[in-house]
Parts: sequence; C-alpha cells; structure tokens
Amino acid sequence: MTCTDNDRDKAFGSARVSSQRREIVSATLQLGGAFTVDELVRAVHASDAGVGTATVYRAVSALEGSGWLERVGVRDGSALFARCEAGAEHHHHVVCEGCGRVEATECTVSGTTAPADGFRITRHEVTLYGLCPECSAGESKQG
Amino acid sequence: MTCTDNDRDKAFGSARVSSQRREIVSATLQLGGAFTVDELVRAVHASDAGVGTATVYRAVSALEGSGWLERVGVRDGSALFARCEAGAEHHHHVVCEGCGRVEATECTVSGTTAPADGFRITRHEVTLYGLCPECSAGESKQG
DNA sequence: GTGTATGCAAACTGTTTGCATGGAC
DNA sequence: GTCCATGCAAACAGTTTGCATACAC
Repeated sequence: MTCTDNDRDKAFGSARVSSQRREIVSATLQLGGAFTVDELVRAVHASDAGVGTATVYRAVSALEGSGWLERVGVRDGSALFARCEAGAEHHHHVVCEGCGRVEATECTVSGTTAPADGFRITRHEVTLYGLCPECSAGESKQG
Repeated sequence: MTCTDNDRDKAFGSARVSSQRREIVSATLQLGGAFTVDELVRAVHASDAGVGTATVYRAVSALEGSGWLERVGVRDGSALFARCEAGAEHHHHVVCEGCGRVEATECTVSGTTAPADGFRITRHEVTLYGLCPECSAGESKQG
C-alpha cells in the first residue's frame, strides 16, 4: 500500500489532522475491507492504546463526511464501514463474507422506474454479499 | 380490513396466542406500513397501556420467526418492520417515505452474477425508497 | 492566539434477559 | 397440570455528548 502522510491527511478534507487521526486512517487502510468501529478501535490500539473510542467515532464521522469512508451496511448490530474508491458516483458494494473485503460495483437496479403500483422511486439501497475470488477458491478446496 | 381472530392467531404459527399478542397483531395491521417497534408499542398502548415493551419485542420476534412480519430496513437506528404478503418468495420492498406504506416488489437485480472481479454473489439486500401514488400526488400539489 | 480534536466518563437509545407469576393449551 | 407468554426492571451494546485540556493551524 503506497500511501503517504499527505494522502492520509487528505482523507479528512479541510478538517484538522492530528496524529491520532493519521493513525486511524492508517488502521483503516490496514484493515482493508469492511470493518466495524469496534474493529477499527482495536486496530488503532495495536499502535496506540491511548486513543479513545469517542475519538475513533468522531474521526469516522469526519471521514464519512469528507466522503473518504462509507457506511456499507450493518453486522451484528454495529455499523459497517469501508473505504471506497468509487467516491461520489452512484454505486453499490459487494461485501466478501469470507474476508470482509469490499468492492464497488455498478448499479444494476433499473433506476427510478416504478416497480409497484406507481411508486415514484427516489433512492435505493443495495448491498451484495458473497465470496471474493480468493475466499471462493479456499471454500471449494475445503468443501 | 377484513381480519378475523383466526387470521390473527395464524400469524404466530404454532406458538401460543394471548390477548396481548392479538392486540399486537391488530396494531400491526392498523399501522399498515413499515413501523419501528417503538411505534408499534405506542399503537398497542392506545388500546392497552399495560403491555410491556419486552412483550412487544418478543411478539415481533415470534412474528418474524413465523414469517408473518419482515424486517425491511432501518430508520434512525431502529429496526423497521412490515407485514408483507409476499411471504417466503424472493422479493424486495418499496418503502414510501411519505406514509410508511410498504409494498413487495420483484427482484430486478441480476441474481448471482459476479459484478466485480469474480465475486461469487450468494445474497443481496435491496430496499427501494420513494413515494406511493397518494403521497406523490400530495407532494406535487404542495410543491 | 484561536479554535478544534482529544480523552474520559457519563448519558442515551434500542434491544435483550432474568425472574416470579398468570394464563393458554 | 404443564409450559409458555407476560411485566417489570435491570442489563447490555453501540453510539453520542459534555467538559477541561492539549495541540494543529
């Protein structure tokens, strides 16, 4: 992962960047796929146990606000976040249930058409779940 | 709404049916569309304030278990439930953001194809949001 | 120097659970 | 008569917030 401090700093947009926030961004990149805030807190604590949970929550909110992170779903009652390259373009996510990896995928839902009784559709939420090529291969080997 | 006690009782499958559970089912039908547990509790309290929150949660779980109710999404951090006629068939939901009405809609997502990098898709979640014909008409009148 | 991010802990919300009791079957 | 559903309250998990302080700008 080639990621400079400058890259990390850009994640927060115009907000201030502290050492903690830089660590949080690094941990996000290390996790790679989708993660809960709790998992992110653990990852951050691996390099600095002094970072508070509230700080991580606030940083995640800031990152979500700047568009660098996205809320991609829910797992066991906690919000799932993931870094997504697709940015502001309309897209959805494929979540690997093996390793948590998240990829952007284009929207295959027929946009604003009315599927039932003349509903006027304004937005939709789509999340695909499955296995990435690696996990898919591992799965078929193990049975 | 033509719904006999017998209909209400069937909602719980083979589980026991108490007067509270019958009231909960009635309240569900009165609400009509999607609702949170909190809204359901309020509706139930309109006819019997003595019903406990835990009872409603337990009844909702039982109704979900029997397939009579479905979890159709999340609103403000609380789970959204709705009665759905579609039953066990694969389908999705259209939620009216005006009145909360929920309709089943057939799946327009191209099933198990791999949208990105050879992912093997096993399942997906789709929820459509918009305005039903009535709310859509009201909206355009009011601007 | 100003204002924002931090850390701590408490508060808050939605949901679940333990327990004694009443009611459905 | 047995066993499950109930009601109450406490417990619980995830998340947010208040406040004094440290630090980025």
